[in-house]
Amino acid sequence: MSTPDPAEMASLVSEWRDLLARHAATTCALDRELGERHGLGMSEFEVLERLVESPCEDGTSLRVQELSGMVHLSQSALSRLIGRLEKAGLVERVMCEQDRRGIYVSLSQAGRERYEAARPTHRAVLARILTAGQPA
Amino acid sequence: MSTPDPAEMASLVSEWRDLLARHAATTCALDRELGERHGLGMSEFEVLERLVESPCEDGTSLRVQELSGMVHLSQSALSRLIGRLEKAGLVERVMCEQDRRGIYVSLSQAGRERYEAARPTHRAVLARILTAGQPA
DNA sequence: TTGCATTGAGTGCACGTGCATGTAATCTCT
DNA sequence: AGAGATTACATGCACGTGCACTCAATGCAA
Repeated sequence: MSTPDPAEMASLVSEWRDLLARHAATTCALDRELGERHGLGMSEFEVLERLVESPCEDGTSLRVQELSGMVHLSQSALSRLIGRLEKAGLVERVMCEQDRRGIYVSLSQAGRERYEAARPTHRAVLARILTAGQPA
Repeated sequence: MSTPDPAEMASLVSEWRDLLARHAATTCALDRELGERHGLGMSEFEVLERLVESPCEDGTSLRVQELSGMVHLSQSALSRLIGRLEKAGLVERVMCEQDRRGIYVSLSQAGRERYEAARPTHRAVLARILTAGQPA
């Protein structure tokens, strides 16, 4: 049932190590370049991107809870991340009228511009790191 | 030269998001299960494993610098991780005679046993998470 | 309506991390 | 041999994270 086959297990382990290596390399490059060139962390960019991609193009706002399901962060980490974005003027927190416990995170104009500016850097890093070493 | 093809870029982005998701899921499960069942973090286990796999089977010791190239941690983080392992009695720091700046990290018997105990948990998580959703 | 469980989001705290720096040992060049 | 550069590892510090908890708002049952 479970996979006691040593060969399978070995390939699984090497797959995992490869995943770790790719993740570390990309995360490191992304954090560095986004950070020093646009003042954004990797997760900050991720959240801005999700907001831009938000279906309601007019408001570009999402519930904190929805964001929480998209980025791989605890709810508390996300709350503080939104706090940082808000302090930087990139998003706004607006109360949700239907459910006054909820908070809409709304992308500001500055937030959109910051995202557009950072996007090429983000894509360039992905292209540079992720395609490295898999020519086939 | 750089890849301005939108379709390629989109697939790269979705590859990256998939990588992020796999990493988060596996890391989270690994940290949780190794932590509560064996008192080890993911990186602690990683270091123990590298020591066990060390070529010199008699001593099973590696230079800090060698370890640094294997695990995806800053040198300072690794230094403190070794400190934690040492405090737990799983490894010992022994001075390197040839180069007295260097430190050998030597696996103790307790460290080996802890690794052997944790290994099945580690492998089980890998098998459970990494194979999820790619049946083909 | 009242009472209680549940949900959404923010917060105190401890901890692991990276960066910059410190210290000691080694190397190099004269 | 002596001076400065470099290397190996440790440490001070700030910061982002997760966990446990808190508070407010909502849903639900009696």
